[in-house]
Amino acid sequence: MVSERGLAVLRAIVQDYVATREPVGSKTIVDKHRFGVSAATIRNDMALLEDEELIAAPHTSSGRVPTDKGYRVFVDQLADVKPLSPAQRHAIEVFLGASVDIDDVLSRTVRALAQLTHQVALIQYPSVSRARIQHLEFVALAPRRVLTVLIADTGVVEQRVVELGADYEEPVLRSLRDAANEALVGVPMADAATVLPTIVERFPEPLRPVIAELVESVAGIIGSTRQERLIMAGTANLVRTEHDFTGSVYPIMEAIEEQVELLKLFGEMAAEQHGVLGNRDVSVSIGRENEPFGLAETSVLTSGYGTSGGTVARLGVLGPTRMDYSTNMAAVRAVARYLSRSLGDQA
Amino acid sequence: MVSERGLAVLRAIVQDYVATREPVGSKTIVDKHRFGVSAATIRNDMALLEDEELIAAPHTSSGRVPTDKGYRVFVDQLADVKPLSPAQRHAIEVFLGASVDIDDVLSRTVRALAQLTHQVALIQYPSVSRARIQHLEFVALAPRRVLTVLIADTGVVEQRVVELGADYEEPVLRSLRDAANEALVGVPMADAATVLPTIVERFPEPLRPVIAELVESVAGIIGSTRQERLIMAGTANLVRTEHDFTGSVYPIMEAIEEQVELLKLFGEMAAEQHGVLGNRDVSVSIGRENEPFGLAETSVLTSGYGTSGGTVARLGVLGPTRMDYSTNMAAVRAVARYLSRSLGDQA
DNA sequence: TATTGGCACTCATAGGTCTTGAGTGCCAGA
DNA sequence: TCTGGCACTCAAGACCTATGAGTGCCAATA
Repeated sequence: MVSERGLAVLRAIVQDYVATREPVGSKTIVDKHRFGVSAATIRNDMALLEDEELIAAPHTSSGRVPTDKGYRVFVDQLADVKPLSPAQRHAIEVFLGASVDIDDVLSRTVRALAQLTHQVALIQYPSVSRARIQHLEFVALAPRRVLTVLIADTGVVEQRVVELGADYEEPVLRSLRDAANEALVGVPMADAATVLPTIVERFPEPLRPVIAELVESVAGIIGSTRQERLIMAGTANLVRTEHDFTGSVYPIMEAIEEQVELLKLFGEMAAEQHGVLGNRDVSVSIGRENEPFGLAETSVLTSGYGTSGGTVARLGVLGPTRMDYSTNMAAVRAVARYLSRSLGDQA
Repeated sequence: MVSERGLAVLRAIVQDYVATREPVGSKTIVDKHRFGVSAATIRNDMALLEDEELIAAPHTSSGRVPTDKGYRVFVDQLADVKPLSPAQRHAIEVFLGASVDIDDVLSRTVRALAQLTHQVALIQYPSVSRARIQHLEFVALAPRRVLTVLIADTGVVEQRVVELGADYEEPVLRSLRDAANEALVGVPMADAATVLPTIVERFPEPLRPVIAELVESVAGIIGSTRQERLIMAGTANLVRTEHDFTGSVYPIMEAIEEQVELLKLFGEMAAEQHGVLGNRDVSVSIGRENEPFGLAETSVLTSGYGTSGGTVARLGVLGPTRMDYSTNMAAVRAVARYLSRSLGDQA
């Protein structure tokens, strides 16, 4: 069993190692942290920590380094989440500034988060499929070409150009818009599929093929998996912290660019935290825990954030396992709150 | 003066060095390329090339490496732009597939280009400010909140949410839409500023404050510098080619992420090529030429591409100076043509 | 005049050996 | 339970040497 002081030693090792990237020896600990005991005593504690696999020695006679398990214990039990400094809060406000639309808000936010943490920052785009419909618009572009625009109550705007099989008259578009809005405004995207067919039936037979094509485009927008995506910033930071990875960062960068695995991980983190504090707490996935996603040796910190539609998505940072968890968790939490607020979240 | 054979030697050095990353010696050249002369003769040629600063020796007794100037001569005079293989053409077609809107087309294209070249691929978003207005839409979101949507004839859709100072009635939005479209459809964005004020005047005095705010939002969208942006893919490739840079790739990645300098470079490359072949030729900026943009040691290959609106933007790749120019130039050219075609370019 | 074989010279790289010192594990004594 | 002492380990750095790819130059040759 690890004693109280043992845990304090673990905390010291994590902090020192994160700060210096040097394996931490017993003497260093005695010097820097005012334990009232000698180096030999610390060594005994370290031997216990090593038995518990919370720390490890890169080679026989060197200092110790936290293991993934050690970081886990640190994050769960020992990390004091420091509140942001006034300067940092100020920096967020400056970054966010006056934003014109949701894309603007998100891209400013993601850059702010990257700046604050010096890591890769990630924001999951608020999924259309979990929101409600706020408005539909059909815009005549050319004969047989119509632009379908769908606005979600999260503020997200999606559009798609439809090539029709037959010509249409402008008034038809207008009545379709009115009918569609009447039927669909306020309806959750998930339920739209059942409502959509009824719209076609409101129109006289000769118009139905064209109407059906347009309605189909709405379904296409809603069903499109493309909505599940991340915006990111600060990928250069991965290169900066290259030395913290045993191999090349190339596969990691590739995985991040691909997004697929990251989205899965985000999904898992959301599920695991389902209901807890309205998903607004910061959750952490460390090192080998991310191996299934091709992200071994990295840690991912995420928090849920809310939109005015009441939907929840996640944002977070990704970096080497050797990162400053205290500071980064605080940053993720703060940014999630700022973002929720500026999107009009009610939670 | 460099002889005919001298240039052939330069070509051989570039090709070998790009392929192997090893400085190229006279013996290697004699072995791999069937010059009908001895190594000593090649050495004489190499001495001349060195006098002209087309090649350099990393240290006294090692093979030679092309200088930036050497690459320049290679690109301008010696590179044979290989046509793409059928397999590569096929790969492009598969990648592009069926696309729903312009964002989709661009993101597929940029990924295809990154795949083909194994470099960082860049596409300049077709700037709204150089296009014509195709349609305007004002969508009632809530009391005092309106979404302004602007569709350019390039297919680009931009939107912005406006918070109004006063309430509005829905019919006003409709008549504004009609008036605005009547006045603005087909007008180049650049000329819109002169037309916009006349719209306000068409409305009776009491409505003008609200109308002015909405018209202002249109001006805001058109004037927004945010339109000037790049989408990119394959940034991981920079990490893969890390060894080709003397320092860290970190500052380069940062510069790329920042986009600002890259956009300037794109602008310069467009200007320099103005009018030539309708801007559709591939132009190359090598090594130190990119230093002002924080991109020393990289080369950037770009080509113009056209949209249905007749506007031209650029796309290209960025990679280490030591890259396969022949293949990459071919890829950039081919992809620019594919993209122009699928955007309905008339050129 | 252009080309060639020969030869001395250079120097980065890799391998080998040695030294240094931070850090450990263990033990006997307080 | 803690501490001082001590032998032991081993990565990292300093230093040396051998190797060999590649050069520059020159006199001979076509």
